[in-house]
Amino acid sequence: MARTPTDIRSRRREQTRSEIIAAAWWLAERDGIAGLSLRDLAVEVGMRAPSLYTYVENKAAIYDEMFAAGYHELAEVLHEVELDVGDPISALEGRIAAFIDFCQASVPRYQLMFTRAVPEWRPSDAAYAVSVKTYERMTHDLGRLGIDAPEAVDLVTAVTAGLAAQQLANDPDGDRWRRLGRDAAEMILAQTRRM
Amino acid sequence: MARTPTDIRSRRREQTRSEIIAAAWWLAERDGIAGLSLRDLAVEVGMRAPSLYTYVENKAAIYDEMFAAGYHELAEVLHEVELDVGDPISALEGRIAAFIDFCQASVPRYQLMFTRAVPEWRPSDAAYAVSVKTYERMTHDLGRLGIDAPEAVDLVTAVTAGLAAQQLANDPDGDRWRRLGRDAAEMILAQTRRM
DNA sequence: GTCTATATCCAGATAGAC
DNA sequence: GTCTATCTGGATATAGAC
Repeated sequence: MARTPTDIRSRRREQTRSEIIAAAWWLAERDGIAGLSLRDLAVEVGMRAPSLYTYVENKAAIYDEMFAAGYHELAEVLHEVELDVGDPISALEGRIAAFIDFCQASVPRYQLMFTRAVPEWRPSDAAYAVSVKTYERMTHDLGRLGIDAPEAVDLVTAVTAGLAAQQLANDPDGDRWRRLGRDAAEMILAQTRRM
Repeated sequence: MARTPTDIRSRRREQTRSEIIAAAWWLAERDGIAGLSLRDLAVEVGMRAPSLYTYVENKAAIYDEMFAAGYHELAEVLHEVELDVGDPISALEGRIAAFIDFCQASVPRYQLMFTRAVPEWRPSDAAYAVSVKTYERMTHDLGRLGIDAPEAVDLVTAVTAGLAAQQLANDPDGDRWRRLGRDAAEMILAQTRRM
């Protein structure tokens, strides 16, 4: 692992790139995900807008990176939740709660990942692939809880997405819908047995 | 009811205003709800942008009118669904299906009413009041189906919103989630009895 | 009522000097 | 690598002539 000058330079580049993405998250928090501006972003990291183009291809590439990072984080969060197959209700409840927590932790991240809040942007194929991978992990875990039928999985995603959406839209800092996670888990599993 | 010249003039004004709103829906369908442009809108009704200001206060007022109209339409749609108290499962299923149909019928309308797809706009108090009225009617109907507890109502809104969101995001022209409406109704009512 | 012209502001992206 | 200057294109809204 020789430290050639090229290595060092590319490490610096990577680090600056990370700073840019971090600043983008901060600005998205301040101005909304759709309000992200390259001018502001540049200033935030001590540059002018044109200099950003040394580090990122264009604005869409920034959104792509944020989107993929979001799904990596989600996969990690869900991975950390205990998955006790002997108590599927609690297991499902825990995952629903973790998902809602994840959404509440960053509204712009939620908007970027799950809504079409950025009018002219859609994830690239590469970024989209990351999201698919995360969904595959999720369905795998649901299978271990006895939720196998595609319809049952769709029901889980719908209920979870709905709880999160209502929570963020109507009670962003509270837990009015998050509290219903246990009921939701109970009823989904009961219905799964009937399907 | 005398037909004074003022009456006629204000009728014409109202009609032009309606034409503008209708054109706005059409353009929203074409360019997305957030992509609505006053220039294009004016051309669509045979004017230039400045002339619109004779009919509407500003762009936000157009969104307000569309938003309120959306909730009026939703109230109407739900009102037309049969509400057979003797068969609450079918009654709830019907309302869920009607809601999803309503959302699928116009994506921009859905985005305007239920998502924050228009970055710099929020409904005025007057427009918001219309939505509240519609929700009150909905909860009243749910009460007649035996869904009384606030938590149960929240569960219904979450599940319904979730089904619609997944349907529009992942299968906009199909019925992959709409199909689950009966299961959803069943499980909600079963859970309601347990709550 | 409708227009042209314009004010004001913003955006993403590129050319080319240093 | 970073900058200034600029291109290109958009937006909402207003002033004031007709």
